[in-house]
This record gives sequence, C-alpha cells and structure tokens, in this order.
Amino acid sequence: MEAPLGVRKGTWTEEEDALLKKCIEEYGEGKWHQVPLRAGLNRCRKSCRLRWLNYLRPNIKRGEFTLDEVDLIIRLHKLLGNRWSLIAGRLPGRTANDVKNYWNTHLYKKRMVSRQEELKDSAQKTVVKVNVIKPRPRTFSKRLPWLRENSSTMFDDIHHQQKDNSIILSKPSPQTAAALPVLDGNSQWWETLLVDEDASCSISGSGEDPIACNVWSEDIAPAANVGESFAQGGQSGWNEFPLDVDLCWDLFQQEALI
DNA sequence: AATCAATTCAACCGCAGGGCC
DNA sequence: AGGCCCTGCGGTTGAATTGAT
Repeated sequence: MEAPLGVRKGTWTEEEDALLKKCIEEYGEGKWHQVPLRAGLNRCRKSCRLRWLNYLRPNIKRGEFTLDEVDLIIRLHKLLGNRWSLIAGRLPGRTANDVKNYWNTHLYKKRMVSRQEELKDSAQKTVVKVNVIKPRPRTFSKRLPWLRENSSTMFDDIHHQQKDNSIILSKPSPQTAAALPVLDGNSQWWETLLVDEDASCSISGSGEDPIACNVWSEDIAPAANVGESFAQGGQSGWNEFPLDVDLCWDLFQQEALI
C-alpha cells in the first residue's frame, strides 16, 4: 500500500546512497515525498528517509557503544521506556534504530539474565517487600498554561541545589501544587511521576537498620548527584530523595514544549 | 570443509499524531 | 468538524555474518 508497484526494496547500493546524499545536500532534509523524484531513485519516501537518518546523515557515529553510552541507555530506558528517539537524542551521533537494536541484542538479554540471578539470590535470603518508586513518562499538552507561564518559577520551587552540588527535589509549595494539572480526577501529576503500577521489589535487610533499596539506586538514580539510596515506607516519597533533576526537567520540557 | 544454529542490524511495516484544507 | 496527507516512531522481519559442531 505504501510502496507503489515496482519500487525497489532491500539493501541500498552505493549509487543509490550517492544519489540520495546529493539530493539532500541540494534540497535539504524534509519533504520526503518529493525526495525519490528529486533524487531519481526508485525507492519509496520512507525508505529514503530511513536510509538518510540511520546511515547517510553526517556525524552519525558507528561502531561499538562506549561504557558511558551503555550506562546512559540503561538509565534512560528506565526513565523513558522504549522511547528510542528520545534516548537517542541524548546520545550524540547515535540513531534511534542503533539504540533500539543495541538494546534488543545486548542489553535486554543481559538484564533478563541478571534479574533471574538476582531473584535466585534473593530467594535464599530474608526478603522484605517494599514499594519502589519508578518513573513513568508523562506527555503534556503544550497548551497547558501552567507549563507556558510558570515553568521556571515552579522549577525553582521544587528544585534545590545543595552545597555539594547535589540536587534535592522537594514537595511543591501550595501555590505551585495548585497550578499543576490534576490527573485521573483526583491526583496531581507529580504525586505519581515516579510510581509504577506493578512497582515493587524484593530486597534483603536485617534488624531495624534502614533498608537501602538497590533497585532505586541502580535503576533510576544517575551516577552523578547520587549520594545515597532511597527507601520508601509509608511516605509520599517527596521527602529528600536525590535525583538528577536537570535531566528530568530537560526531558520533561522537551516533551512538553517542543 | 560442510552444515546448522545463533546473532546482528539494516530495512520494512503499520500506526499515531499533527497540520492543512 | 472531519477527512486527507505527511512525518515520525516503535515493533518486527529477514538477509548477512559469525560461531559451533
């Protein structure tokens, strides 16, 4: 349905790449429906776009992912889920397709294996079940007035920099809270920002010592600005937990305002 | 050397969202 | 308001490559 009869499919040849590259350099990106005609290619527009974005575009980084990139992918995937284009946007030179393929071939399997090993280990220890806060991506309409008019003020309200440069995210003031949108008719978005429906984990602890939850520190707290683990027990979860708010806010605004 | 299995990754497909008329 | 078109995204496929027997 998308590709007219007779349109070429499959691996691109060097000649096709050269034609496409020349066309984009001449006319610029966009107007993909015109590209096959302009370039003199017997390909559908989607194929042209994909080839350009994933392969021909300048500054595309090829080869092995570095440890830093892998670390970032894991943490962003925890934060954003399978939103590969957003994750790729944080990795200069990497495409969404690259990130997705890397995740599916390398990371997904590794994580499944390590999770199973963790479960085996934890089954042999004393297990305490606690609720763990995990992030959940939100999509906001750009028309929301509280985003347009008060975003910087509200950001300052909930975001506090410590002497050691770590960031503490605190419960919003009543004014800010009142300006924030209501979800599901009765809860504020920020109350459930880090909550996942099936979010619970099994961790081991002993005596009356506070329990540090490994899942929290490993899964969502970025390496920078993390000074301690966080355990939630009958509280809202807003009382002083360390978090890379700049990253969250950046992603949040990217989603909301672009 | 030949065959089969597993892995990788480029490319395709279908769908959703947004803009325009 | 509703339909059409375009773009972009995520899931999936399958050809090519690599490894094991």
